[in-house]
Amino acid sequence: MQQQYPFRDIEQQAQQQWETNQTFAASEDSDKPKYYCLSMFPYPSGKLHMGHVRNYTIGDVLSRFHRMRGYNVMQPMGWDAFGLPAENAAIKNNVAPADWTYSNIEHMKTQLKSLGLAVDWQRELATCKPEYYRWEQWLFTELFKKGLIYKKTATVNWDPVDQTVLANEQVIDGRGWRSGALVEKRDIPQYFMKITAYADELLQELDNLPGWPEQVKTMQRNWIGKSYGCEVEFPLAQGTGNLKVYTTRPDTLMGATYVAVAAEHPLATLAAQHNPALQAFIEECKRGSVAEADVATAEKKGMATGLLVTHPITGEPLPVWVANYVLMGYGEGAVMAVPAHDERDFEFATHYQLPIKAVIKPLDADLSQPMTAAYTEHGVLFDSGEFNDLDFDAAFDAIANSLNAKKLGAKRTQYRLRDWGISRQRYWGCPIPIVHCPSCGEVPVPEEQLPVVLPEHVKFDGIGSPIKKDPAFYETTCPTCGGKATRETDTMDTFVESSWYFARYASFDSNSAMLDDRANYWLPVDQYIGGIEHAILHLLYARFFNKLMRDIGLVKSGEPFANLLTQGMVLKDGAKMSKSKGNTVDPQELIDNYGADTARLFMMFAAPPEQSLEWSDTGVEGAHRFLRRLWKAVFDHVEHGTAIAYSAEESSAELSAELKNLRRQLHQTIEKVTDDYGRRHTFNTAIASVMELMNALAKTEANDALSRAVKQEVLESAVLLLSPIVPHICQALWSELQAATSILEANWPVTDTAALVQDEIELVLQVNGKLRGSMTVARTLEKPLLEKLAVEQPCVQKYLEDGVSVRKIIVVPNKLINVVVG
RNA sequence: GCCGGGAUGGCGGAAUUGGUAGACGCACUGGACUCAAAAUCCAGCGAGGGCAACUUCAUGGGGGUUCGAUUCCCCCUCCCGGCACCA
Repeated sequence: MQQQYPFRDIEQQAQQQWETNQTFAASEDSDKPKYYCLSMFPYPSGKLHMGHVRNYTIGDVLSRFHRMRGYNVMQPMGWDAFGLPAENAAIKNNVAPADWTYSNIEHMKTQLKSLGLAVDWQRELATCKPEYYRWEQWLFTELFKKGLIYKKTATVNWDPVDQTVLANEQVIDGRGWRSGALVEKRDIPQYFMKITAYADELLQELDNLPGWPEQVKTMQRNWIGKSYGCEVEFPLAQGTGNLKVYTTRPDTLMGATYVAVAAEHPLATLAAQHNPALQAFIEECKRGSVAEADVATAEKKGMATGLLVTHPITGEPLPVWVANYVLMGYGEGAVMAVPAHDERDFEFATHYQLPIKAVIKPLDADLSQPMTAAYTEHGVLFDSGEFNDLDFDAAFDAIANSLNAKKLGAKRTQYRLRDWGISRQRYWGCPIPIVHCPSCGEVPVPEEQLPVVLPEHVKFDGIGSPIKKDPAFYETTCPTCGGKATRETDTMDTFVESSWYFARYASFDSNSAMLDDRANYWLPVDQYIGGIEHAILHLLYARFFNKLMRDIGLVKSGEPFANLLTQGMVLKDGAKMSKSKGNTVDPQELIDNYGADTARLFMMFAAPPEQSLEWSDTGVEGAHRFLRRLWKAVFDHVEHGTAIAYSAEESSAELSAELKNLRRQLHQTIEKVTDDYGRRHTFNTAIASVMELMNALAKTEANDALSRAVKQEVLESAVLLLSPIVPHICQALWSELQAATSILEANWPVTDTAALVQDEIELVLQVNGKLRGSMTVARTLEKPLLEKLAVEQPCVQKYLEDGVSVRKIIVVPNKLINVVVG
């Protein structure tokens, strides 16, 4: 008899079997309903961390559960393989980014396999491989031709020492993170994707995603930031032309006392030409920190330009100021300032002694001057001429109409969302498939010349990108005219690769098209699982790409992910596990010492998936202990030979009360666990209820034939219920319980509803809402009898002495009786 | 500042639709087994009072609704996440 739990052997054996038999290979040829379960693919950083283990275990549990529930499941895996860390590692270790990446993939793949994931490894992809990114390049050229990708000059952070562009997070206190050099701003031409063309749809369709966490949808709504307002033009007093501003408060227009423009605004530049003091101020603003948190708290500063504009309705002259609180990147880079009704304008006007003119008042009060703070609520207009007494909505319309008539403004919807700049002046990324021809301009690389392959065997010294210095890469001929031309040497943002990989898994081996019909079979993803840190960018870009692919005719669905589960962080000592904090625990050690099943069980038991999970060494021990007990329970049972599991239909024997109770608990557990996996995703409570069942089983000592049949039923069910979480041990135990069959073919246990029925039930007794006792009664007892019986109980009678009488009796069926006395 | 989410024993957490607060696990304590230890098994385990039956208090703090509130409403404190001079 084997009483030890040999986790190493059984895990290796099971994994071997799954691999040999291609157990989890997904096929489109099935009459079962499909279930596409996807966990966010990893960046091949080197080795697995606990966050990966948690993420992929959740996905695996849901995949295996649905497989047993009769779904045709696909769970793929791949590698988000382009990106900056490969370049950093290349410099540090003197290896090519490609070699570093591929060896990391090899190692991490072994680690993932040792977790026992039910993954279809045939579909594995790595985004840095030409057979993947050629389709990204193809899509780029299609979108370029449609005008959904365009070129525009934009500012980047330039490290003059490393001769490289830095991402915002690589700029620390205005200096390059590695060189320490003062970072410069450089304006260079870059490619942008017109995500703003889809802003409205991306916003609207959030309402059709009931399977997404409200938090994520709110974050995306705020990010898109739709606002309703008006554009207003202020004619320049000198010369010709208008200064255009955007406002969400056109009702306050009559209270505008100046206009303010951003330091980068053309009007500021113009005014500074003959004004050295203003020029100096503008330079100061531009130098100021770009970190948004600093901007928000910075003191409001400004300087008059000396220019005047005229108010579009009153014709009054208003001064134009340059102000550091106006952002060039939002709206028009200019605002009409209404100090009386905007906090920022109020602060600014007070500081520079600009006039404050109130025009909005609360319905029931007047605003007394001088004001001590801006009144920013909606209200009724006064001192506004023809618009007096109008409320917000009426004034909005009336003023917009008035501006319209003068051709000096109109209603406009504004988004915070900006077009997505995808150019990266980096080496380890997907080359942008454009050829620059002196005579034909920007020419997209034709399909037959794709992919534009990124050279992998490069010397990488960290001073600029190797392909920018490699004539063999950038020297080419124009696809249109055949003349000498140069390739674009920028690569794409790595968010581009992760924006469509979910679709490619369906058509993983197609070399004639980006996607084929299989994508429409599998999409949308039924369950997507990943970290909350991707709530905005990745998930928004993926939704955007799905719509692009739909509009190009590649997919039919409008949204990529029907259901989204955002898993919490893995913490140790209350802080997120991270290398920088030095509080990481290596999953490999955990797997080596306790096995994958213990790792998976601990992860699923310690907290529900959306909450953060506190690491605990003793918790791991506890998980392992439970598996040993489970192992022993099965072997103790089969030691006396296996039994045929009890079946109510086939057995006519009358069960003892004890066995009836055990069976009732079993079938309650099946109900609960099924709901916990399928609807609630609370794997911790599912595990807890199976533990309770096992505790109850251990207390059942009888070992006659009938008892053994019921025990067999309990053990078989428990093994099935746990198998999505701890698949290896369950597979081994199943073959002990049923040598002739495989758990891989077994169906999910079915509740015997008859077993749930209780002849006698325990009712809780309360007096005035306080627990005073309980009584056991026949389930079928009528309410009047129940009430009578309840009042007769000694624990209730006790409170009826001294002339206290029953006022009311509340009966909650099958639960409790509350006797209200007084 | 604004928008979310949260606060339950020594710890992680449970209580799903307003109905027995603390399931399950960890830690701890006592016992059994052992020469001993580990492992395992059994028992106990929110706080106060009581020999006990039992009883009072208790889900961040204060109020409210209700026969009954961890759950709903109002106010406050603290923690976490996101956004943030967005006109």
